[in-house]
Amino acid sequence: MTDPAAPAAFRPHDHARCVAGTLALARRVAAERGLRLTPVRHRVLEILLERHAAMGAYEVLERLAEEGFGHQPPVAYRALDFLVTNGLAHRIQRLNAFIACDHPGEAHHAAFLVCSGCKTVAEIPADELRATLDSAAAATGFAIERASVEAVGLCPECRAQGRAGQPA
Amino acid sequence: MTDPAAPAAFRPHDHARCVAGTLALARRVAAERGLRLTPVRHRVLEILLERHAAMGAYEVLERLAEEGFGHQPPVAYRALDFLVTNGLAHRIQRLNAFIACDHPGEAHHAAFLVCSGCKTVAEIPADELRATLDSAAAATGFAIERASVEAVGLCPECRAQGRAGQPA
DNA sequence: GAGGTAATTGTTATGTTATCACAAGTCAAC
DNA sequence: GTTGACTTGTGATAACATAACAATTACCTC
Ligand SMILES: [Zn+2]
Ligand SMILES: [Zn+2]
Ligand SMILES: [Zn+2]
Ligand SMILES: [Zn+2]
Repeated sequence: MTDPAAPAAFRPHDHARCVAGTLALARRVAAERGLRLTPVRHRVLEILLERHAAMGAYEVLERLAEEGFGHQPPVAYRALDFLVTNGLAHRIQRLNAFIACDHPGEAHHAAFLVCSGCKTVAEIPADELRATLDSAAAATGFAIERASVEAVGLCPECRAQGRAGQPA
Repeated sequence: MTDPAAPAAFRPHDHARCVAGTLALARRVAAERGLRLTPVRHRVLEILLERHAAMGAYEVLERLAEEGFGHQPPVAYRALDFLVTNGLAHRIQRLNAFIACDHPGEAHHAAFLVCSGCKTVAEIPADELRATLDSAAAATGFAIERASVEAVGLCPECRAQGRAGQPA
C-alpha cells in the first residue's frame, strides 16, 4: 500500500519535517541567488506547503488577507509568480492552481500526478520523459522552452479504498 | 526547413484539403458512433480547423454569434465540450483554448507543441511518451486516467526567422 | 400521425480566474 | 539622506467558465 518508491505525497510521513526541510532549502536557494524571499512570499510558500495539494490564487489570497496582507488578487498572483519564476513552486495548468516545488534549487523536470479522489498532487521526476519529448519535438524542428506534463487519476490510497474520482 | 517528419501544422501544405479530410473523418466517426454532429457543433469544428492554432471559447462564440447562432457562452462551451468529449477536439490547458483533433476516431495519445512565436499548435503522437508516464506513475501506485503533455517553444519557421517567443 | 421522452439549443445571471494601471512604501547603494 | 530599483497595496476591469431554467427539436413507441 505504501510503496517505498512513492513520493511523500502518497505516503504517510512526518509532514512537519517535510515542510521544514523544503522551506529551509527554499531559503537557502533564495539566499544563494540573491532573491528576496519577503514576508508575503515566504508566507505564500508556507501556505502552499501545508498540504500536498494545489491551491488556487484566491484561496491563497484569502489566507493572506486574514493575516493582514493585502486583499486584492495581485497580492497573491505576484507572490505566486515570484515563486514559480524562481522554481520554488509550480503551476498546475489543469487546475489553475499552484503547488510548492518538492526540490527547490535542483534543476529538474517534473511531471504531476493529480488524484481526482482526494486532490493530492505529487511531483515526480520527469527528466527522462522530458528528454523523450525533446527529441520527438526536435524531429519536427520544434525547440521546446518549457513543458508541462500533468496526469489525472487515482492515488494509491484512493484506489485501495475504492474511492471514485470526481469528474472535475 | 520543411522537415518531412514535421506535422502539417509546421509545413506549408494544402490546407483546404487538410481541413476537408479531417472534417470527412469527423463526420464518419460521428456517424459510426451515433453522435449528433449538429449544425453548431459541425460549424465549431470547422472554425477550429481553419488554422493550426488553438482558439478560445469566446473567440469561437463571437464567430457563432455573427453567423446567427446563440450569443451566450454556453453555446460555445457546450459545442466545444461535445467535440472534446468525443475526441474530435482537444483542450490546450495552458492556453484555455481548443484545437481540432488531427486524427479523429483513432485511439491515440497526443502531445502538443505550442509555438510562442506564431501561436501555431501541432499535435504529435505521444503513445510511447504516455507509456513511459504510465509506468512511472504505476511505480508510485498511481493509476492515470488521462494526461496532458504540452510544450511551449519555437516552431521550425519561427526559429529560422529568428523570431522571439512572446512571454505568454 | 400522436404522445412521451431525452437531447439540444437558447437565455439570464453569476461565479471564477487573471491582469492593468497607478500610488505608496521599502531597501540598498552611493 | 537622496536616488533608483523593487515591492506592496488598491481600485477597476478583463478573460474564462458554469448554474439554472425555458423553449425547441429529434426520436422512439404506439
Ligand atoms: Zn509532506
Ligand atoms: Zn487520492
Ligand atoms: Zn492544415
Ligand atoms: Zn512559430
